[in-house]
Amino acid sequence: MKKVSEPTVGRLSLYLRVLTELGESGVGTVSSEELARRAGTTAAQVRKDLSIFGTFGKRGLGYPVDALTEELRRILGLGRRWRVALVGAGRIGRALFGYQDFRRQGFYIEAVFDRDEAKVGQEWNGLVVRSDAELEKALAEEEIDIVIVAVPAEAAQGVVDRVVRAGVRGILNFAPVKLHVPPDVALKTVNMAVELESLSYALANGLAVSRRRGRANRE
Amino acid sequence: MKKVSEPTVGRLSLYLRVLTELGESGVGTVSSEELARRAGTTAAQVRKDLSIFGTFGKRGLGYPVDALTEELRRILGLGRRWRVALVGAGRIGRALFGYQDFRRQGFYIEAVFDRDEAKVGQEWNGLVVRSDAELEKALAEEEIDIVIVAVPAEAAQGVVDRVVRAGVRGILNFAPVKLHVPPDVALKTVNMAVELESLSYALANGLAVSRRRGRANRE
DNA sequence: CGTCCCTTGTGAAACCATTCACAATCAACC
DNA sequence: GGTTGATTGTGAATGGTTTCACAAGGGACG
Repeated sequence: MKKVSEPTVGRLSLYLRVLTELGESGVGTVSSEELARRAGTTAAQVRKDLSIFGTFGKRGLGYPVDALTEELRRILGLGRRWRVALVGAGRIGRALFGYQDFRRQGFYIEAVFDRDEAKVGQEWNGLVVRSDAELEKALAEEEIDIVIVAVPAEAAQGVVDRVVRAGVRGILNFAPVKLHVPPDVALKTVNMAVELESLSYALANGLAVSRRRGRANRE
Repeated sequence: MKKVSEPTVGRLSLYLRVLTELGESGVGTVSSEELARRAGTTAAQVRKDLSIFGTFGKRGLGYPVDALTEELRRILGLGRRWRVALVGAGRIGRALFGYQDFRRQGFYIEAVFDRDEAKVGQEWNGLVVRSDAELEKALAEEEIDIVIVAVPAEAAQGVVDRVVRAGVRGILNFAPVKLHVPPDVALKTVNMAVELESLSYALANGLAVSRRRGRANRE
């Protein structure tokens, strides 16, 4: 299989969402054009992305919605239950815990940690907030696959180091810092400050940010 | 001035954060190398990024921390107060409202909207949740610069269309869909589902996602 | 004030993702 | 079963970002 770029993987998620909707409304087949329109990209891009993993379409017809949905779920590793732990029971942590829309895709929060003793012991929807001190032990016991880091910026790298040492290979970081992990650990960062400041830049500078192919500031 | 790419603007935010920290600990000068290390990129990248906006460093010495901090704040448009509105008072909306770490950079939430009449009228930290029906009028009255969209996926495009028609030029979207806006509107999307599914892909496929220059899955 | 060492700024090269363009293929219909 | 119209899959072209590599410049110190 060819190399798969990060942007491609991101788009697969978007395709999957669109396909799921289409499937629910009973559509049997989509063209790359329609799929692209709904996912916010181009038909050529859709075909390129999918062709990396195999040939799923029929020329002259398009892609079979249900089969492609299944295929993408398999490719993205969504066929299983992912065990997630949340480190940091502050505002962001609580919000993520409350949201949990991602349960539908198989991401289940199985443990919550905080270093504030006042929060430890609180019961969140049947789950007891655990002490930071138990982190390593509990990650192993609960067989956690993915850790969500929702601690203050200063504490984030420390948490990540411990979590990595405990064997976790997937990290989703909400702290507004660049974190360092070994090459065999997957790290994704959601940095709201960066997003807001990009908006600020765009607004302050007359939206002069260059986008690929002059598609200006669309997404 | 040359064209400024999206990734470059994002990195400026990161540089700014690092510089602020350095300034607070009394450091007077940084090399591109040190700045790069702390921001998670390369020295050459730092120099290229900064050189777009001018020459701020001294050869043989490095960059003056305080002066560069000010310069970046100016470039990013952080010298003023940005008036932000939050549309959607659900879990995510509430979390963002509670977080508000970004106040420090001048982003102030001045209004909250929801279409659920049960939420309308609630007082959030001195701010009354307003009805969705007032949206257009209130955006103009409050001179809102940036709207944060925190509504369900199905409702997001509708909200965006109204907000754009009301003259808002900056949108930060948390709904898990690709949104369409005219070229003169800046849109940034934070899609947690995509991030989680990218992690899932990486974990399920032995971290085989190609990153630029084989830097594998670091960030 | 000359030499040395360090670090910037930047043109050129390398690299990678996206877009183009078209041959190959399939269903449908007569 | 041939013809038509549509759409995929993909090699080549394009365009943009990152990295390289080095000349230019500046401070420090003798």
